[in-house]
Amino acid sequence: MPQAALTAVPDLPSGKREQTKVANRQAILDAARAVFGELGYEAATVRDIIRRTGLAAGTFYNYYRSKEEVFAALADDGARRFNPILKGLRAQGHGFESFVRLAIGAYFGFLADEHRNWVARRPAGEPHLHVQGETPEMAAVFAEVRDALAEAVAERTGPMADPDYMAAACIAIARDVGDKMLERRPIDTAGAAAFATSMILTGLKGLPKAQA
Amino acid sequence: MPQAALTAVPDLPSGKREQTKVANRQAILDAARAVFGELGYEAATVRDIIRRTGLAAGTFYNYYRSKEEVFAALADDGARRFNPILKGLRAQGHGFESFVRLAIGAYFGFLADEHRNWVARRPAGEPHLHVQGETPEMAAVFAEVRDALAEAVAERTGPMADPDYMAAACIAIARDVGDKMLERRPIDTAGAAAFATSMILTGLKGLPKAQA
Amino acid sequence: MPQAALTAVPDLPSGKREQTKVANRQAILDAARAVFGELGYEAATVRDIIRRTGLAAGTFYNYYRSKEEVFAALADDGARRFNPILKGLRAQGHGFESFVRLAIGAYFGFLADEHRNWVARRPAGEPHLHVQGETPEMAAVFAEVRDALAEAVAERTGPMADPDYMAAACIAIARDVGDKMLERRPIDTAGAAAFATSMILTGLKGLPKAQA
Amino acid sequence: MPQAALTAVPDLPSGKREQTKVANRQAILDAARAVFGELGYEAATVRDIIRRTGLAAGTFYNYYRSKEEVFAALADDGARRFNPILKGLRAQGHGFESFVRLAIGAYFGFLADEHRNWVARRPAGEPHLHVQGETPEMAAVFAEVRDALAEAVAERTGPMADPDYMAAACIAIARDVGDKMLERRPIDTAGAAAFATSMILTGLKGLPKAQA
DNA sequence: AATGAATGAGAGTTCATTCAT
DNA sequence: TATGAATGAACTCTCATTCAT
Repeated sequence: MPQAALTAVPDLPSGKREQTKVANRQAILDAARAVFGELGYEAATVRDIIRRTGLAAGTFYNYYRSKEEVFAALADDGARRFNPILKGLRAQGHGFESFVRLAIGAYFGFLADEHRNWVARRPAGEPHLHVQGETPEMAAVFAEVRDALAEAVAERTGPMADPDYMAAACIAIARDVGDKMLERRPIDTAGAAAFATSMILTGLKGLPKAQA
Repeated sequence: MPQAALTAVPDLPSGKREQTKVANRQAILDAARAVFGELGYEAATVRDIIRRTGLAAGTFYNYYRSKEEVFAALADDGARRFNPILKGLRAQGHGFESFVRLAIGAYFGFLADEHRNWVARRPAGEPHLHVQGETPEMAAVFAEVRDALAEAVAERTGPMADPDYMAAACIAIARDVGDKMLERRPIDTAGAAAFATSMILTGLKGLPKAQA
Repeated sequence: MPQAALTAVPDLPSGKREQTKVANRQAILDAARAVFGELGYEAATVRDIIRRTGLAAGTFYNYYRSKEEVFAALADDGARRFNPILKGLRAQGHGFESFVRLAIGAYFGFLADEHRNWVARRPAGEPHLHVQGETPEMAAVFAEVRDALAEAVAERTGPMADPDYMAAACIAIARDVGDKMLERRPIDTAGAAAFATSMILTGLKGLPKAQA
Repeated sequence: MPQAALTAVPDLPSGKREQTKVANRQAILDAARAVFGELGYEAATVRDIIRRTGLAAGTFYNYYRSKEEVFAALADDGARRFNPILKGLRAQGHGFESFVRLAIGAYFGFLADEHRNWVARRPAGEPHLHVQGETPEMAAVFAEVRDALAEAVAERTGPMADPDYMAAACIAIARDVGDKMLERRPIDTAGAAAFATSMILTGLKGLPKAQA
């Protein structure tokens, strides 16, 4: 899968001042990604983030109003980069199975890639908190998956159980198997993807057709 | 299922002082459960917890050394109450399917029960972090499920794919479908359990037989 | 010098209850001596002291009203054990020089002795606070020395300068040379005593005769 | 002696911010001097210090990392202002006696001057702990005195006893006689200096010549 | 827009002391 | 009298945020 497509490429405004603004905004986002990855959301401080950018403390607040907002922006950023892929896959219209297979592959690739920048050094001894996507755009990923499932239902290419539950289950499998995958060396995206895809597709097929 | 069996019943020492100690320890645990539920682990403070008990600030530290420790105790508490149930179900030996069905039922019942104390008022606008059980006893739940799956594999009553992935997937489904279940009114444990059970059992059956 | 004479031997009351009381009081005092020696007055806590006695926290307050009071009692104890020696030396009436010589010898011996129990492990990195005798009984030691000097003045066996200054200077020399002595290995009480005695006696002799 | 020379005059940076920084740093130092003087090192809290400056609590930590550090800075400050004087006196090369005489005079003047800011109101009933200069720069004062004595020994203008003991004794006399001096009204620096100088010079002369 | 020192609320924690047992 | 858990004031220190420059 083309990794380039996963990279956010904001439109570059022409004015020099604007370039700096965009660059700073991106620098803060990148620093936040790294810092959240290293320290976790809780332990991370705005100072940690801003220190990494070389900017001054106050400058942070020219771009984001709070730690919370930069976190949301980060989640947005991830989702914004991943959602088009999902949409593209659906648009290809090769059917539901193909969609799941490709989506899982894309996600696990995305995960393994992010992982190299992110989950480096996690302070042991603290309860590990899994950042779950209850941010606006993460919810959008969820919605996208749910819509794909609903559509499949409508087209009779898929089962007819509760789409919310189905989406939740699919995402859950992808996420947690993905996590397990990242714990192993070497990271075997193909094997994990095969497992998750099979589990999802077969699991969905077996669902009762009437749940509404 | 008898909900009473899920309730921790510590032996009550006879002395009045000892009674108070046990009561206080439990009160802190209960308050912590409520506060973590309302604010999330990270936003919760030791003061929030102790304030809810009516005890003095310093008293917290007579029982737990830190927020982290009370969190671990809480996870232990939950897992300690749930793990015997899992073990009991396995011991009944009615086969893997039966085990999964009953376990899911037990878990969702447990969840709906806990929920009444827990997930009340969540301040919107903060990123919600899902507290994932990487605490010792939560890991024990995971291990128990994995062992059940491994055993099933050995007995050829189950599939032969990677037990870690299988356990992860089963737990993921149970957890996230459980979460969705809690978001709806009325809370329909039976429906959610049916969905999750089917998804898990069918999903597992479809897994490739060669992974060992 | 007879070390036994330096040991406080409180009169033992006959009743058993009283014996326990006296024993506890002494135990607390001993523990306090050790703890102040190890941690310094500031860092030492009442809990540190009471823990070392095996008694309960509340029991401390049956004997002393505060950390401060036990400190004062400790200083009293030291001074009470040392003061009779000073008095005895004066009473022997062998003259001022002899008094100084013997007193310094007694003090340095006392110091070297105490040192073995006391000044063990001092947490480096903290400013070292020299506990100076502004406690009632430490002031009594000062007074005793000053009186000895004043008497010597009256008897024309000594100089006639300001007795307060003279006492301050004598005590200062004894204390600080004593401290330096304790920093060396092996601890050479004889050498240090010879130095301090000479410095004091010669120094006093050179003082102007008229200061009042 | 020109008291002005004892006053620290840091270079004033031109920017307004820098001026404020320097002023704040000095204000904290001054407040710390006063608070340590009033309450003693151990009883003093960072809050006491910062409250006196009118600055916010957190601001303290922009300048010093702890109470300990501000204490060290204070000791440094005092020693840094006094050490050049000692060095200057030695450089004048008027011999050992002259050095002692002038040094004592300088010290007692310094003391009386500092005293006006320092030792105001001491809450009675607490054990008074004399802050002894085991900070780096206070050790430098000690070293300076010891070197002066050692040099005097080398030049045969002084006695040949143990220089460490000699330095300890000289400093002890100066310090404690100085303390006594401050307790009297009016403060008689000349009288105290005469006493201490005599005591030191005569005392040293009488020391045994063979100790090296 | 960028800076970075100042702010001050509030976190975790300690500990001398009290008091019911 | 001994106990030891409860108390709560006070402490050190952090850090998101503000604001004068």
